[in-house]
Amino acid sequence: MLEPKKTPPISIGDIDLDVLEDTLSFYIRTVNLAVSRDLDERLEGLDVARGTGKITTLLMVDSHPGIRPSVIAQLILKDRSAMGRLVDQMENHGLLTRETSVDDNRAQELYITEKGAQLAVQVRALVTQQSKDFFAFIPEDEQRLLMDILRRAYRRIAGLP
Amino acid sequence: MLEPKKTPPISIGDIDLDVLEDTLSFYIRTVNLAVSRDLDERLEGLDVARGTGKITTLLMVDSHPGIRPSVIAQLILKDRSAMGRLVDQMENHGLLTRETSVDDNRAQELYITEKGAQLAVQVRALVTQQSKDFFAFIPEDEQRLLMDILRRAYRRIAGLP
DNA sequence: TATTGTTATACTCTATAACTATA
DNA sequence: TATAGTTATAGAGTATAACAATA
Repeated sequence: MLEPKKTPPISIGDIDLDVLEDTLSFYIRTVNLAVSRDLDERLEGLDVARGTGKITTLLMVDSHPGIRPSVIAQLILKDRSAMGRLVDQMENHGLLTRETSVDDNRAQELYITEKGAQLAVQVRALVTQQSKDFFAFIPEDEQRLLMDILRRAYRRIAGLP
Repeated sequence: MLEPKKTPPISIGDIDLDVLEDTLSFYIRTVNLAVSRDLDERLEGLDVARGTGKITTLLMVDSHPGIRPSVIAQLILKDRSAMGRLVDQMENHGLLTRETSVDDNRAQELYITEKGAQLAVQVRALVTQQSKDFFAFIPEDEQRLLMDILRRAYRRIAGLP
């Protein structure tokens, strides 16, 4: 050693990500972490912050009156138990109401409240802007590409036509 | 109504995703949910299952002996507090050891154990295969495209050169 | 005064299984 | 017997703030 060590043994510039460098799921997971955090910041205080599914549930109930919990569950990739707790929570917050279906007494139909409808308007704008801002550093054409691929992936995973 | 209603008010085929249809962050978040769940299944029982950061920590400590917690924290987008608990956990599982740096007594250096090194070999193979399998339905050229874009996004978010 | 790491806490999500009611 | 939804619970991750030691 001719010189005293002044820097950490490994600095951030020297890092090689090992196999993760070429692992798509690694990038999906880390980018998700960052974009979800950013989204939560923007939604702070708004009843739909945190976790996945609240936003989708709100918008789906707003734009598809009478939609069933099990249908939303499929869209947000959750089971009925998780969906139930989500609906409880949103009902408690006065965002939606549930009614038993007259066609099938096992099933429920969800309807938006006035408060929920107002929040939906707000959330629609917020969510759109957040995604736009967060990914602004990616050129538009690449964003479109990314979205096209991920949309197909999502639809396949969720079992949509 | 000429016919009795036999189907739910809104069935999955009739769903329109509202603004989420064109929201990149929505797709990142949902695809993340699915890919993370699938990964957890494959890692079941393995000390690195659940949450983000364990896999990266294991591989980084294995391939960069003496790496510091704060450097890994930056890579996995966590704060020092979360990182500390991660290192505690992995130390308790006998996967790595920590030593105080001789250069800076505030800092630590992490080293892999034999058990950790063996797990790293296993995890490298598993993680690579999982990502490959999960995204197999996306054509290779699109996968490459996707990865190139997300890699740049990640490096920018993590502050890598 | 800034940095590295620790501790404590409160909150939330996650997964699972067992349950009721209806079809 | 299968389906829609409920309930209970154990385990884990997340975010925050306050803290000690060192540079």
